[in-house]
Amino acid sequence: MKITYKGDYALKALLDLALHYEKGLSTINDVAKHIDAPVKFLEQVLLGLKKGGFVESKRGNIGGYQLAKDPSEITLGQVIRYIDGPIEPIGCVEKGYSNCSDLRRCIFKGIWQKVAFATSDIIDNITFDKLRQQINSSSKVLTYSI
Amino acid sequence: MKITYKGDYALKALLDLALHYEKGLSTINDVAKHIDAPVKFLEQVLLGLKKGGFVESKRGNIGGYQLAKDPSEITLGQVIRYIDGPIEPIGCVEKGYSNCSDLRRCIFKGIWQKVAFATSDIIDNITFDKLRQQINSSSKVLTYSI
DNA sequence: ACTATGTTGATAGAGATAGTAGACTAAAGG
DNA sequence: CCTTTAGTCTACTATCTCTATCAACATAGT
Repeated sequence: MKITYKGDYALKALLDLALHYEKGLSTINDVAKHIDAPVKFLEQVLLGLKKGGFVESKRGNIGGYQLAKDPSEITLGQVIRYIDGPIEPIGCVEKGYSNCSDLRRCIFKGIWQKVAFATSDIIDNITFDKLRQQINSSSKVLTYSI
Repeated sequence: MKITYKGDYALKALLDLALHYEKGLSTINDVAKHIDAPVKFLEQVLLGLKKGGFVESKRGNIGGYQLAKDPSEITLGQVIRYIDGPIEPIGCVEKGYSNCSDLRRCIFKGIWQKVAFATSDIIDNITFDKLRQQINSSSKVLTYSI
């Protein structure tokens, strides 16, 4: 798994929207400020997240973005896989990889699957609601940043 | 963590050398055949592995490569980190990453560290000797391929 | 010398990454 | 209507990484 800036921004943008979930729409500009991302780049990211069903938008004046589902229904794994692709460390675990002489017998394959499984076990069990709770329950002195 | 072809070839080449550990030197051409890698590319890979202290070489006629240490002393983690870099899924876990507004407080950092730790736990505990044993102890019908 | 082999440096094409730019569309308010 | 605000869409561009490939050279054995 490799998380790109795009994926990084996507996660941070979603967390920002999750923190404002009850307040309704947020503009790209506001999100960009909060997470310190280039506005025009974030546009594309949010467009992608919309296409993936993670957020919904409203155009025009008083427009903006908001989560399309409850924060408890979105996991990190879903987002990462959608934005940055499969979490496997190497393509041979999936289909269509031609570098293995024999996929069924490659001794490394099982190891990469194990790594992928361990990673999934972490990121598929963290929702944006959990992250929000973690932030809200932290002390006022040591606040979390996105 | 992302494993490139270079890393993939490196691991397979080392396993091939581990399987021939007692027999001494193997030529690049032989290794390339065994693991189905482009010879000229494998050259660079083996050169890198030599620089990293994983293999040693002998030039000239009857030359070749062999492991520089016992297979039990080389882990997958060592090789992957050396060839393909840090196993963290994103740079922010390491130093010098400037995308976080505040590294100490970023809520995602701990998650990536957890992923990195889980991955390390797997690849740092697999030596090439273990892989060799696994291959040798497998049945003749279902042999492993590199 | 000849041959087989490792060493080194350069180069190049393909693709991904991280943006940037500009024109367009939609909604709200006056 | 008209203006303002804000999302949508398409294209473009630099930079980097990956995956090789090539040529020239160095070394060791016969």
